[in-house]
Amino acid sequence: MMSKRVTLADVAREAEVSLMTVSRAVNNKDGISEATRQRIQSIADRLGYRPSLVARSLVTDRTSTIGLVVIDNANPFFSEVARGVEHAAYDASYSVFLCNTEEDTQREQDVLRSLEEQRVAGVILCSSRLEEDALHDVLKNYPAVVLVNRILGSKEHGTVSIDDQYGAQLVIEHLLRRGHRAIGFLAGPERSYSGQQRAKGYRMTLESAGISPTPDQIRHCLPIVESGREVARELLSARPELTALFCYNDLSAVGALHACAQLGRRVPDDIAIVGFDDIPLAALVTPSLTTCHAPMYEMGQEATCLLIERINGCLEECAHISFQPELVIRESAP
Amino acid sequence: MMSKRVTLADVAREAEVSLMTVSRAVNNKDGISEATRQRIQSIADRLGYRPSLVARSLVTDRTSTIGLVVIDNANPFFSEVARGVEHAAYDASYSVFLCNTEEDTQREQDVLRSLEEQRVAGVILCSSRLEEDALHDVLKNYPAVVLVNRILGSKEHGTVSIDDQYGAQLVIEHLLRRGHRAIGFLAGPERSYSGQQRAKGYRMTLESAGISPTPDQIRHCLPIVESGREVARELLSARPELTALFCYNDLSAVGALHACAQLGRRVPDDIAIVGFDDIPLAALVTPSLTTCHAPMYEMGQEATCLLIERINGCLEECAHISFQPELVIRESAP
DNA sequence: CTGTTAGCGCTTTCAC
DNA sequence: GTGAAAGCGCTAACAG
Repeated sequence: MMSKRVTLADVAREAEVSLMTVSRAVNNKDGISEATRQRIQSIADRLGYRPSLVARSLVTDRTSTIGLVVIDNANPFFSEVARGVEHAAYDASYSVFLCNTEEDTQREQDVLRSLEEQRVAGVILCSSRLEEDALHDVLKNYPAVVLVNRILGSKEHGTVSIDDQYGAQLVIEHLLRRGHRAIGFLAGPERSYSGQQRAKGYRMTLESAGISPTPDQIRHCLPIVESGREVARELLSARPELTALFCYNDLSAVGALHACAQLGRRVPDDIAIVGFDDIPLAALVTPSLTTCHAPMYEMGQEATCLLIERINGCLEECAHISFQPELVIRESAP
Repeated sequence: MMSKRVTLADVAREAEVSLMTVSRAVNNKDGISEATRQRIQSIADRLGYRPSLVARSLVTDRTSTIGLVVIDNANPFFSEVARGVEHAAYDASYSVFLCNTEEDTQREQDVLRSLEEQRVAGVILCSSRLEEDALHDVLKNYPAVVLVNRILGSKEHGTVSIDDQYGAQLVIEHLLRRGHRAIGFLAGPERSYSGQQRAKGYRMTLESAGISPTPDQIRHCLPIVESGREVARELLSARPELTALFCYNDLSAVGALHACAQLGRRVPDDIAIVGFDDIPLAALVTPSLTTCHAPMYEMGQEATCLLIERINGCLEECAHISFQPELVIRESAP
């Protein structure tokens, strides 16, 4: 199926020049006459020469690869971030390794280690579930790091996030304005930084309105439909007086929608449901979801640009990008 | 942020043995006493040694990376395939490069070329939009290839697909059974192999029922909601007598659902809508979508296993896997 | 069981 | 402008 690979030496032999001349020609370096460059280039093309990035990387000590670590690429939030990352990386001639952690901290450490062995030029780590110490440990060997949806005490890494606390505030203020007082919260995974921040925004906004949410109206859930359905059902059964439910993300909110249907509670008449992220699905379900828009694609793009700047040694400027969420009011909480 | 990388030589110096002994120790090769292995391993750990896969690849002429090329990772079909690929690759200790082609053949060739330069051990190419010649050309330099959703005349590459023609047959037979005679078809992208196969199934099944679909009740569309909406609106405006619409995939079917709403046509009472793939969204929209289930995750897994077998030189057995689609009847075409 | 030698394909450095 | 030499970090092959 495949014959032996063509190397610089093969091209050099064919062109009857030295290896170095071929290297200069194909890399468009100067110190070579335009005539020979063209001649060599055409021979290289004819032979089907493709530079070996692995050989090049070994000598330059620098790859053109980056690692993208997400919880789950099938989650629309991450697949959209990934699309932004891939696009920006393509534009900058980087290739992207995609890794899923599946909410498993062991696996997160594993993929980070294997990326290190691949000698990626940098890594974009989304929604890390590692504790600060463990995280610091695995990241310290990386030349460049951008964290998405996670902010660390030490500001040594680039970060891209949405203002989760403000997003939660927007949601709760909206619900308060509509007269809701008993507002439950599906808080997302326990180890989720965004979840913690949104919880903070939820609590603070309610408290400024003189309302103290009780612990049992806040429940953790996984960021998927099934978990949202299950946890929402439990919560709404235990606390039937709740008139609104703020959900960690749109997927869990869709699950909550189902739970309401099962419990015979009409949305939005009996209970209002709000999600987070504004994935395409949010506009497509019935009733359509009120949610907080996160610019997922741009976040992926920005994370990549930031990472590449850091790879190139620009460690200072705009290393911490925060996007402002925007409330999108739809049918589930008009 | 990062000090100089620890190499085999560093560990060798520290352990006062030769480089080879360290190599044997960390790679669990034999020809070394258990005592020294342990001693060396602990020194390697203490120093934070991580083997350089780029150096290893250069000498072994074999990387532990594979390329995954899809049209659009944000499309739930591909993101689910990708999840299956990533999982199987992780289990086999391979890393995955993710590339989007965005329906652009130039870009498809570009990413395939860059993957070649990365010296991937193999590539999984999903839904290629290249012509057979061009495709053959870019793939001939690869040590191992698995094609998803595309079958070539020459059987030299591994393939994983769903039986598109049979899927279309299932859909059309279902619609015929429900009394539909005037059935439109959103055929997907012109260059889509699956689209062509589904068109074949659509035509043949109608013809066996004595119905000849006219060309204008078949229209190409992109596999996304917006395009489905637009093309369905045109089609249903031009051919208002259609009582059913078979759509290339679930996303375009959701678009068709919107078009019907805009045109004041009730689904399924005035018109039946059927999709393809059975992405999670299909069950979540209202009305829920009747569709053909494709085992996306398993397809990704199988493609990866097949690829790895081929990388390891097993070119024969089960090189062509075909999954049978299953009709999932929901509200949009009961 | 352990070490030495050679070399993977390329770029960097320096010489012509 | 062009070329020769050295070496990136590692492993295969062979020697002890």
